[in-house]
Amino acid sequence: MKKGKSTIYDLAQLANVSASTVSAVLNGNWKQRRIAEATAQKVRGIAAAHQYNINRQASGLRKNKSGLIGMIIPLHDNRFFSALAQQFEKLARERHWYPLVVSTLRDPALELETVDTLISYRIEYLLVVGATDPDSVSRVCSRHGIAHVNVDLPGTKATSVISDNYWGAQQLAEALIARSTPVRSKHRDKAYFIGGVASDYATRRRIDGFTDAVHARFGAMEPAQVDACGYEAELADAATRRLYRRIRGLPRALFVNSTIALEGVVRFLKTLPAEELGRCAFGCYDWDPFASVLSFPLQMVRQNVDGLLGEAFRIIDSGSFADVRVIEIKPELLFA
Amino acid sequence: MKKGKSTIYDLAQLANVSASTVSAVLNGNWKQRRIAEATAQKVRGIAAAHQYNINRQASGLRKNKSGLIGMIIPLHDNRFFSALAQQFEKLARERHWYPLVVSTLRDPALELETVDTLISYRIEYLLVVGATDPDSVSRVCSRHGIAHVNVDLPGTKATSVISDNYWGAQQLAEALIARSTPVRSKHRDKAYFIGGVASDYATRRRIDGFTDAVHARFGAMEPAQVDACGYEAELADAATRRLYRRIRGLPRALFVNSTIALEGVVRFLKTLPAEELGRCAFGCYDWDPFASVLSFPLQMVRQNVDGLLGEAFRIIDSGSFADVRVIEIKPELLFA
DNA sequence: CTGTATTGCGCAATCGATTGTGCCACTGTA
DNA sequence: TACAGTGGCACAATCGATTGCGCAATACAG
Repeated sequence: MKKGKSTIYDLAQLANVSASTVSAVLNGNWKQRRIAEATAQKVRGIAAAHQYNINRQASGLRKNKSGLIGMIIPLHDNRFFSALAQQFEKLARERHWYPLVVSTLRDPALELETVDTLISYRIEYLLVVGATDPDSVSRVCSRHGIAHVNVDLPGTKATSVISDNYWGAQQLAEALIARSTPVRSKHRDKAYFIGGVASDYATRRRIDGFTDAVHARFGAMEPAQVDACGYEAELADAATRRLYRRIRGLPRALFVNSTIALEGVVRFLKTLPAEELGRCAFGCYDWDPFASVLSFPLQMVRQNVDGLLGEAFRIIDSGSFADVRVIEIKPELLFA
Repeated sequence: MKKGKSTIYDLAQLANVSASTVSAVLNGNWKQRRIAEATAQKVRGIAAAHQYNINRQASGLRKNKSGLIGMIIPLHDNRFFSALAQQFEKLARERHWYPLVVSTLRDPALELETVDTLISYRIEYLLVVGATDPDSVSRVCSRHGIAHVNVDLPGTKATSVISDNYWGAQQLAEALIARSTPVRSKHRDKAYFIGGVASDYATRRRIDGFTDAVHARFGAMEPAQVDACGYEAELADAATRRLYRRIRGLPRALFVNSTIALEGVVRFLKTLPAEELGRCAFGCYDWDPFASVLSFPLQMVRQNVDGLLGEAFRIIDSGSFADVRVIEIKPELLFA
């Protein structure tokens, strides 16, 4: 009862049957192998009594399957990615796959190394979330025949399921402008965009959506209305301060590219009188529960985590990896 | 070059050597096996050209090792746990172990099932974070000889590394009281505690710390000063509203048990005039970047993620699993 | 009572990497 | 020339589960 790891051979001896019988009983295909019900009972009993735990290394080796599905994400410590991880686990478990979630810290080298290791454990599928270099990951996966899907950031060598950043930004910008009130100052009577990195895909698309909404409403937009100052809070803080100085006050509407940037923006806004904040329409691409509880109204875009992963798993389920497409999932607008 | 998975046997054929030679070269112990440098070069070249990827199922089976270290957490989608996940990966990688992080949704059955599966993949160590039933997990692990450590919530069958909830709560309560200003009303001239579940270990310890701080300062505490209303934001919202009605205003100091509860509290506070908020000292056990940016000052306790995991890995590194202890790590007080 | 079916299960090969052991060919020494 | 001492590598067993195949025993038909 209390020996170290028991194997099917140990159980076989105890039950006076062969290892193949034990195997068949425990993995459920004993009927096809015409094992007697009584024998099965006996084996199951002994297995339970000894808390037999299958060795999936051995099983996987023989079956050439691991039961593992991997997902790489940039960070765990992030609302969006951790929500994806949570939902990923749910969907994987529903399919009786065992989920592996690993972060790669936005480091292209670590991305490749991680994927290589995942493959060495013989994962059967891979979700590539927010990868810096998704096409390199695709190359490695293809080389080893790993079916995979990009999520959040698109690649050209595998189907990608991404947020409709353009649409979301456009909607948010439109809503902001619609809710905002005209300001007498020429420079302040505009919508401004803050945060992100202009060369990044998602930021780019959001800027495009923002730009088109501004165009539609005001007919023109100046480059100065967009400050892709970077992702960090400090940078957004500084950028907001700069903007405030330059246009001598808050603008009519402010579009913040992410919650991290919002943190910095709010840090600066706290230094202003509440009355001044009331005259600007604030919006943030991405959602945070605490942001909804700030002292001024804020509109947010919430990415559709369930939609993104639902679509990704639909592709995996259907096995249609051949035609490389980009699927855009609309986010949700939230008014706080 | 472009065949399916290559094995050491394929490489052996190509290099005109035996599989054992290939194995020795690739896993680095070729010197001990006196393989010629030239042979090693050749093998490495061929392996690289074919992007050979070791099969860790086979390797692990033979070596009776997996290179895996597991960690179960209640949720991914949570600041504290996702921060733990991030740091866990870092520490695991530094040790050349491959980290597996899986959530168990605070479900005791899922905890056991998950651990069982992790063991079937032959993880070598396990960190049990915030488990509902750590001792049952310990029993399973011990049965299979898996070295493990409890984190965040203590158990009695394995060493536990937890936050010093008592100390943190006491410090926070003391700081709140010290910073608060006397109020004329008898009921309002007190510190109140909101959130959590009194039967849960962490909440219990925090209430104790809070209670002792209140005792030390005021000499007495009434049961009504503690409302362990539950974890959810709505419950905290309602509880705060109730308190406000009952004591006809905000108290001198308010101690909120978690950031989730804080969300609810703030939701209610938003309905009050800013001037009223200024007269109450707010504190929150747990930290959130956005909370530091609220419109009123808030003191927070930030759990020491690095400290917790550092200690947990110290135990793993030293292999001292025999003496079961509880190690408390002091959190950090933050003044926003 | 012989012959065909069916039931129930064991044998042995296999997955891919690792590792203890041993063999052959040299080199150097006496 | 003989023999010990290496250097360089191959052989084959092994890890634990799976699975194609086949054999013995019983059931049943004719």
